[in-house]
Formats: sequence, structure tokens, C-alpha cells
Amino acid sequence: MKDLLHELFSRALEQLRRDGILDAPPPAFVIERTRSREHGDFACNAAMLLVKAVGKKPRDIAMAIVGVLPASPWVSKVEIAGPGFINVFLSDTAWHEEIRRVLHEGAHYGHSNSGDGRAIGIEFVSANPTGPLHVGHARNAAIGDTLARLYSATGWKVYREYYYNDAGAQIANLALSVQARIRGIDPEDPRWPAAGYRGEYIRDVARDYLAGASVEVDKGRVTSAADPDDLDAIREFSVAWLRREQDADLRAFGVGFDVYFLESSLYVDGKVLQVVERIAAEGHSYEAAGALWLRSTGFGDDKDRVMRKSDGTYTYFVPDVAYHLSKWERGYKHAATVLGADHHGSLTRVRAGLQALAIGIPCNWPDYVLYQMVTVMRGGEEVKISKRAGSYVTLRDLIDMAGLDATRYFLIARKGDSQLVFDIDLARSQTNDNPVYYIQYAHARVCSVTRQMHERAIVFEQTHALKHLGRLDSEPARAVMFEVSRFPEIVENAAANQEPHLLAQYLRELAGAFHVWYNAEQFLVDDEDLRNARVALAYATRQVLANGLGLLGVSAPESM
RNA sequence: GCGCCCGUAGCUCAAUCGGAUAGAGCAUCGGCCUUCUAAGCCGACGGUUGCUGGUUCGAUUCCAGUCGGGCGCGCCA
Repeated sequence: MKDLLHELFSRALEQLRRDGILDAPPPAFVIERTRSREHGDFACNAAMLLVKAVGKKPRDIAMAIVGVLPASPWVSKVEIAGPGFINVFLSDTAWHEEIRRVLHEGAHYGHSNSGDGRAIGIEFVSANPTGPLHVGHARNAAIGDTLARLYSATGWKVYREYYYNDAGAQIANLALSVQARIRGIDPEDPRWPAAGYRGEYIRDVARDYLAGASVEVDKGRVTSAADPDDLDAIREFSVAWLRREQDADLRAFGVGFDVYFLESSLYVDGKVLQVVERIAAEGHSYEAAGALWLRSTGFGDDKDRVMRKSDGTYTYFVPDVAYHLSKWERGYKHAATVLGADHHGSLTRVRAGLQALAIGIPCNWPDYVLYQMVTVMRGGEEVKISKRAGSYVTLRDLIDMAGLDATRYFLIARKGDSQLVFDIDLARSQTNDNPVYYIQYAHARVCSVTRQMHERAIVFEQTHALKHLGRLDSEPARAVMFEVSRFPEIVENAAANQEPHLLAQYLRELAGAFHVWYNAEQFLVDDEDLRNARVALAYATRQVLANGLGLLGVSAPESM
């Protein structure tokens, strides 16, 4: 709808230029939805943008534009209003055509091809395999997965990636912690490792290791050596054990990945070394105080960063740069990384490292989708998250308590820039406080209508219905058509701006319009034309609800 | 001290690359089930968009300053 109007206005502006009335390049005007029905359905701001360039009053410019606006069967009325808005009122034909499109396109309604098949790598979660996933990871997973679904729906070829930091100091701590448990040492013991992980799960890992258990992860299998002194074996087993746990929780959350990328592989195949040598060859590094530094201040960082410590090991961001180099070489001209705000400092470093390689990577590559911290409330008190102390609410806890649908909806419904308060009591109270039920209920209500029709042997004739959509002339029905037609714009917008919360918000509004209409009018009336028209709109609504919920990874139940 | 994010109704949050009269839910109060599911609907109440300037046809949105909250500023990851 928007595209069509944009085209009409572009042609009008072009016409004015040919006529010599407008002596200015066409402005970057927008067609936007109006806030109030009094202002029509869409508004164009082109006239106001031209004021300076043309030197005329905005309303006069608007008049000129309207004068040459090509006629369209979709447009019933055009008005000039306010400071120079051109308000467009759509004809019934336009609305009816949109309903026809929904029913025709079905599960594809709202999808587009704006990505044009381009590849995008979306990295998310990427939690260290040192403990179960907590609410912060859950927010990451919900944002990343929804984003991936949105990109797919807008014509991108999406690759979901998970980067496992399975090398480095934290993993060494994990191995030491498990070894301590194997030896019967608990966190209260003075012999407990200083930076050890104190969670209960460490004991479970130790128990399975001692039992000689096997863990399957990816396509391989790791079998415990059961040797308390073999720290390498303990590490390998522990990492596999925790990866399996994380994978299982993510699967339960409806999240899967195309690529699991192991940090350790970057050392094995020499990528880390390659990065360091390349940066040195480009002259962006120097040695000082026994360490090798990246001159990241040359790339917008506020201080230079150590790449290779004086003990010969690399700092964490070097393999991270190597990993992103791998993404680049694998062809992701577009890449996005979903990252908690507590890690936003690393963003500058990774980009600086990529710039220092001097291989033509854009300075703002990759995209980072940042989200603020999650605080968890339970019983009116904040639950502190501490992986080391082992006290935190896990993703598994959330799913068990609130259910998959509510958890996903809660975590996606707010803008990433805002801190999120996850109220456990609210989420688990499966009542009307929970907006996800409100949306699902709208879907279930349409399904219920279908069941009624079946029971009463009423047949829906779609072809017939589409000829009588003119019967949908009440305000509540029009409001539903209006909301339904917004869906493609919402999907496009949510994907382009990387703001999946817009979709969650929208579905609440669509469901609201539907509930109002449902209460105002009976669908299954004797008048066949009217009945078919109403059922057609109800089906269109159900389709959009299902498509939207699907993009959120939330189920669309047929009954509740 | 420096960098990033946030500050909107009593509470939790929206507001379409700067648009018109700032919107929902919850809470509070008052109504609606003989009717396809009341997990619903209708109405009322509720605002100096933290504060002060600036930019312009127009600012919740952009800029500067200021106050308050969060996160980061390691040869940790």
C-alpha cells in the first residue's frame, strides 16, 4: 500500500519538475500512517520538505502536488491539512484488495524480498560453556532468533551462528572447579579454587565424569576418562557437558543454529596467528612492556589494547577478531551480533582489529544489536545473577515457570535499549496480565468460529466472500482491515531497524482491534453475503496473527 | 573522570528515519454474558515527555548543558 502511494507521489513530483513549477531535486519524502482517522489513512510530507528549496508556502506546494497526482482506483480522496500534510484517504477497493492478498498469500503475507537473497550472518547467545543459560542469555536468544526470522521473512539468506569461547582462562576455571568437585571439595572448603564456579551443576558434571559417562554434542561424542588427575580430559568433558545442556535449553526455547563455531578451532587452524601477523605487517601493532599491542587508538578506541600478553597467550578479543575475519571470508557482507550492554566495550576493539587487517572491511562492520541488562524480580525482590556463586534464574527455570510462549513474548516485547525487568511472579501467573494470551485468544476465537461453522454445516465460500467485502462497512470492521494491512510495513520496519519489539507491540494492537469487532458484530449471520464477508476478514486476521506469532516463535493455539 | 544506554500517566512500557490533539496494558472506579470462548468488550480517571537552553514550518525524537539510574573503561572473558 505504502509503496503504491510513494510511487504516485514520486510521479507527481517528477511531473512538476518537468513543468518547471518545482525547481528543486525531489525530496526524500515519506508516506506514513496517520495517527488519527480524521487525517486519512496515509500522509505525505513532501510539500513541507520543499519549503526551503522552492521558497513558497507549504500549502501552495501541496496544492501543486495534488494537482498533478495521478488518479488511482485505490485513492478516494486527497486533502491538504495542518502545516502542509497531504492526507490520502484510501478507497474501499484498496482495503478489499488487501484482504484478498492476505487470503491469497497465506503464510507468506507480510513477507518481502527486500533482502534480495543476500546472505547475513546473525550471531547470538554465544555464552561461554561454563554454566547454564540465564535470563540475560534468554533475552539475547529471543532477540537474535526473532531477528533471524524477520530477516528470513524479508528475503535474506540467514545463517544463525553461535560462538563458543571454549578456550581461555574461564574454561580453565571450569576444569579446576569440576576437578575440585571430583575430589570431594565443596565451595566452602578452603582448598576450593579462588575463581571457581560454585553452582550445583558443577557437582553433576563431576559425578558424570567419574561415572565415565558419554556426552554427545554436534556430531561427535565425548567420553569421560574418569581420571581425576587428567585436567585436559576434565576440561573437554565439562565443555561438552555444558554445551549439551545449553543446546537442550535453547531447543526447548525454540532456538537453533546453523553454525556452532568453536574458539579453539581458531588456534588449531592458525587463524589467530594469521590475524596477529597481518596486523603487524600493516604496522598497526607494537611491542611494549613485554606485550604486543594493537594501536586501536588509530581506529576510534580511547586506548591501545594488548593482543598478546607477556605470558605469550592472547587476550580474548584477538580470537574474536579472527572469528569475525572468518565470517567475512565466508561471505557475510552483512553480519549482526546480538550483544548484552555489559560487553559493549568489546565492540570497538573488534572493529578496530578488523580495520587494522586492512582488507577492505567497512568500519561499521559488523552490526551490533545491543540490549540492556535484565533484572529478575521474584517475591518483590531482585534476584541477583551470579554465575560464580551459582545463584541465578536460568532459561530453563523461566520456561518451566512461565511457559515457552510467555517467556519469548516478555523478552521480545520491549525495546533493546531499555532495561528489562522480568517479573517471575507476573510471568508465571497465567492470567490476563499476560499480553501473549490476549493475542493468542484472538487467534483461538477465529478457530472457534470455524468449529461452529462445521457444527452448523455452514460452508465458507471464499470467491463469493471476496465479492461482498463491501458489506464490511462498520467502524470496528474497518479498524480490523486497517490493522491487518499494516503487517507488511511492521515486518519490514522491525527487520530494517533491528527492532523486533515493534512486532510484539503491533500484534497486541491487531488483537485489540479484532476483539472489539468480535464483540460488536456476530459473524455467523443468516445473510450469506454478509456472513461470508465477515468470515473472510476473520480468516485474514487469523492468518496475520499466525504469521506474526510465528515470527516471534510463539504458538498460535486453536483453542484456549 | 571518560564512553554507551535509559528517564514519558500511580506501575510496566509504546510512539512508524523530526510530524498534526503523546498512546496501550496493569492498577482504581462504573457498566456489558438468552448471542461464534467474559483470557473479552464499553466508559471514567490519569501527563509541564526529569530539568534548562538551542536548531525549524514543527521536538518525546536532533544538538549543548544539567540532574537521576544502569553498563563499561584489565596483560579478565
